[in-house]
Amino acid sequence: MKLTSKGRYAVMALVDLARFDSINPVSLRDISLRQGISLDYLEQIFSKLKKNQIVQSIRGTQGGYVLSKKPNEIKLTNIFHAVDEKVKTVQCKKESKKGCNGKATKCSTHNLWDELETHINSFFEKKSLEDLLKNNNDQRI
Amino acid sequence: MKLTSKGRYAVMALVDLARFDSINPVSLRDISLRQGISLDYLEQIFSKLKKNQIVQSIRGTQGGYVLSKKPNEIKLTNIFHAVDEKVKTVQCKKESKKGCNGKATKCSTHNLWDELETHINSFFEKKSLEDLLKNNNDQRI
DNA sequence: ACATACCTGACTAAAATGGTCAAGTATAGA
DNA sequence: TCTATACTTGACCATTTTAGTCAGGTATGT
Ligand code: FES
Ligand code: FES
Repeated sequence: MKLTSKGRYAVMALVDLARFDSINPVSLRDISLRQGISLDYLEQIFSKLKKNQIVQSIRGTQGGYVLSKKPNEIKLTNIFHAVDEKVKTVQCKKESKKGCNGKATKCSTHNLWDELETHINSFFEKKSLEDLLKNNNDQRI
Repeated sequence: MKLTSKGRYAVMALVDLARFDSINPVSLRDISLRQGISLDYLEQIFSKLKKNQIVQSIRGTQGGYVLSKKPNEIKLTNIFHAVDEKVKTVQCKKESKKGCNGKATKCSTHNLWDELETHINSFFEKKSLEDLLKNNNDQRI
């Protein structure tokens, strides 16, 4: 099980944004340089963040992005959902009655994976951007 | 983040094994049929489980595999470790002082992912094969 | 007008995944 | 002893996912 770069980058970029957007909108170019993330890739990510009302864009010179909400209102769940970084532990379709093997009942491990998914998601629901800012106050770049 | 089939299959197969091995060694062919997992793939998985002393093999006709330990002594951690289903959340090398971006310090999200990894692993350390058997006593196939 | 920076969609190299295939070896039972 | 069963090993491969790149746009402050 591993976390993909898309999810990691989204959070990294938003932490960066949260730290600097109180002064001016933050351009992706700046984030790209500070965080070492490809500019083109960031654009894809921010397009999704914008669609999900996590950031707002300001076009033109001196433009950039700003958070749409306060850092304590942005949970990791929201971010991950926005960029399609989903936690998937079961093989089967959850809604279906069928098991992952195509049989009529759920397999012997289905409940376990379902518990695991809940366990992981609870972590993402607890953590907000604000929590991350606290941890990094002293680590200004 | 998703769980791979290798990890899922390993657990499914071991639950099957735990349920039936008290009578006779269980052949991979049987597990393959009951669980709907490719026989060739199961062989790869069991080779690793054997190397890690989770199962024992008995060759020849009527042969098969048997658990090496009691179900309550086999944690998910052990199984996952055996088949290289590892939880990886950070991008960087943990031992290194360097960050994922190649910079001198760890990135602003490093601690978060590290916490997440601990959170997930704690789930695997808690759960044993025995826990799974309990849940499925009534679901004999 | 022009530089900046957002916006969009198509494309792609590389890695991981989830297997298959081939050729064995060991052993129980007829 | 022969043979069927079932473990053992290693190479190979198609597909999917990932992590981007590339090539064009469009909007706007100065
Ligand atoms: S994972 Fe849902 S039935 Fe197997
Ligand atoms: S994940 Fe470890 S430094 Fe970024």
